[in-house]
Amino acid sequence: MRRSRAFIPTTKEAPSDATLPSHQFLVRGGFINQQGAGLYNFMPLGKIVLEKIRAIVKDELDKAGCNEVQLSFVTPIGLWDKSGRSETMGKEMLRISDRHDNDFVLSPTNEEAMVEMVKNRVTSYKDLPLNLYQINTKFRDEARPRYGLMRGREFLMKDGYSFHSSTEDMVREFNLMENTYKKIFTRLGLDFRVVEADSGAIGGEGSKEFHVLADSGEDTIVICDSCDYGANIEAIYDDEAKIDELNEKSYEELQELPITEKCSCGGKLSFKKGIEAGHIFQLGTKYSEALEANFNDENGRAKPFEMATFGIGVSRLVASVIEQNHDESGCIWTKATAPYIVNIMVSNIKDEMQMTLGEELYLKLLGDDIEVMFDDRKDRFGFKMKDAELIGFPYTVIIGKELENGIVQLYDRATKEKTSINTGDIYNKILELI
RNA sequence: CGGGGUGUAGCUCAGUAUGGUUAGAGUACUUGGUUUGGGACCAAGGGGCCGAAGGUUCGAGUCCUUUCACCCCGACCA
Repeated sequence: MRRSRAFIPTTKEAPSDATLPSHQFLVRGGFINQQGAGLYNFMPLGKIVLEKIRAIVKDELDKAGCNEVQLSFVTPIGLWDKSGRSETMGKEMLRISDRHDNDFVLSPTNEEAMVEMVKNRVTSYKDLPLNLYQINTKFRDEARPRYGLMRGREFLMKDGYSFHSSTEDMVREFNLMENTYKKIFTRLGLDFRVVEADSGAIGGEGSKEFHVLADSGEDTIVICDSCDYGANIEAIYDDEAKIDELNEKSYEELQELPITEKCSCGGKLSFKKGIEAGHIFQLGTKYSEALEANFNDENGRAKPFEMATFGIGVSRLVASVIEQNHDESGCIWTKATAPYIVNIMVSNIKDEMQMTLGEELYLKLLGDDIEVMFDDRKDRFGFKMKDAELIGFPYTVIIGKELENGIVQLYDRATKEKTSINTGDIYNKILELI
């Protein structure tokens, strides 16, 4: 993409109400803009990042044998009456009426709809197990949306549901999904922990959360420094007051707190802040029983499906990447999430030599299907560098005043280091890095 | 849902207490010129029914009423 043709409205100043780095930089970098309370538009850069994360989630799930579907976003209220959630979820469900005065709900989650889809279509134990998922818009009418993409009302979430003929098989799938989620978070380049969770309102027994470690995280977790044990404090302490007290502490304050207990492996435990970006639950038969969704077992007896449910906050992950990877200048995207992996910056577009090389390199990389941005704008060096740092391209090739000596520079966004490279070697160097 | 706050140029904000020329600044934008390695400089210019509706007044960004939106603290929340 030529920067001169791209719609990337960057700004010097952040919205006054943005407190989180991800919120500030995603708005300043022209990734998103606010439409209303908890509602965001994704502009071109934001859309690219969102789609990249979605693609990685889909790829790993498909490899693990999950089936992608798409459920209608607008759902009849009757669906929610059957499970009782039209009462229990209360005002979080946004209700609307059509021209016939029929009531509908904008889906906040989809246990009911997915069970209805499977019910009476899968009728034998021979057709189990089955894992269905979708990556689709959700709407939860939060009392107080905040923190940009981190806690919006409308958001993109992957929600998956599995169906089994036995608890053992459901637990097997639960473990498979835990490993699949680990692959996804690792591919995204995130530092994360799988922690034991409180099972909350959705119900069920086993429950694990995937936390992206970040100082600004809303959740407090305990992790071990020598094994991979981790737990949300909500799952450890029964005492509400204790949980509230810990949650109110900042990251720095938490680091000061000693934990006297040792991990069962003997390792040292400490408090961290995390962003909940994934959650997996063992549901059991809660929804299949409520909705009378049964299959026939080996003896021809009707039994409710054993179920598990799996969620990943895709749009929340966009913000999480930045919460974990940023500095005072802006975003630092990981290789897997960067909207463009390399940015070619011509320092002075009036210099013919510089433009010729820039153009040549740009077209060559484009021909190789490499995600490349070509900053061909008529702006000065400093302006374009600040812009590149704010957006957070992992690498920027600076074609500037050193060109007369046959040298260009490779700028690494994460380290902010510039390396001089002969013009003849830059192409191969880029291929090597990405 | 309880408490508090804010709506003025694309963006960040002054101005409102005490009503009174043509409503301001910075930034962004347009044009011309200079400049070209860290968000340049000079000059000229465009852009606002001051959130909306109603009211008081000779006169309202400013006062009154209603309403909408957004934000903050709390409660709630995969």
